[in-house]
Amino acid sequence: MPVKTVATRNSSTVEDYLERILDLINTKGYARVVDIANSLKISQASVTNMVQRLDAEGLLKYEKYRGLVLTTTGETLARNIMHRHQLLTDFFKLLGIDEQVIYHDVEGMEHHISPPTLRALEALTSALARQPALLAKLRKQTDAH
Amino acid sequence: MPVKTVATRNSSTVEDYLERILDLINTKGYARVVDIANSLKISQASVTNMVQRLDAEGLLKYEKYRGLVLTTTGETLARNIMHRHQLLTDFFKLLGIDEQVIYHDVEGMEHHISPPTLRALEALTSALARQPALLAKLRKQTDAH
DNA sequence: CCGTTAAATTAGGCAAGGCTAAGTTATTTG
DNA sequence: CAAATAACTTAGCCTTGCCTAATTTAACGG
Repeated sequence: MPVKTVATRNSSTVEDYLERILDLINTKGYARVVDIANSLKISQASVTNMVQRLDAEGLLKYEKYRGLVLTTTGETLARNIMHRHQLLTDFFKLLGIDEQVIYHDVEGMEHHISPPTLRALEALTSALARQPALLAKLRKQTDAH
Repeated sequence: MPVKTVATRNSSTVEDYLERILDLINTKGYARVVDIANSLKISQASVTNMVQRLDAEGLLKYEKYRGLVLTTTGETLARNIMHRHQLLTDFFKLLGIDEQVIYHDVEGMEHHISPPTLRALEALTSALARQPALLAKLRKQTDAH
């Protein structure tokens, strides 16, 4: 069983790293320091630092100059944040918001949404998907400047 | 006309301060350093620092040991963030989410929602308010754990 | 009007997370 | 396989925003 070595604070920053790492792994099969850096648009040095910290916190296993793999704990957290991201994205897409705007807003909001709120939005999204007439009216209203 | 002296970055922190300051002014007629500190649950020293910075950025006028007033720019920003806060709160209330949870989530999310998204949620909120049957179904679904 | 207390400010420090520059390790390629 | 390049790490620094402790100013009660 995984042992919680360090008090994990789950900062937004940590969530961002985990999310990108899991996404890279899903997409290309691995996540190198340079990939993470490019993806987050920060320096490689910053990534090295954080990756070492995430290792110390037990969220991933890291071997210097070699590579990393997420631990069970880390992967669970990563999946969790990706799920929040996806759900918010789906919801806003339904409302007809521009993709760029969605990406920006979701990137900020995803760290601040708790499970009950997430569940409510989940239910709302699937209910709305069954109400095309209502959605059409909404979009017309919103698009008008 | 107001002159933008300093590149205003509008960090979440700045928005939090402005929001609380405007709320205090609306509620008790003024916002002292000690009030702001209590309201944000941070030290008076931190507030003094930030208030001096907000003065330098032209968001409020501050006289040492005396008091402060929001500038037009500052008040506009404050009203803007309060509006986002209120709108998100109304929306989540409609979904039947617990007040405590709403407060927590909104406090985090309000800094990351752009005007188009805000408008869409505004439209959705008022449309949903006209759909009590749909809302009832949603709440039932969400409350079931 | 003076002493006490409350409010505000200053000084100095700390943690998170970013950066650049310089050095080290891995990998690629002629 | 050796040199060049790419990837990575380390060291040292910066900014934001918070803190405590000490000091200064304002306000209030006798």
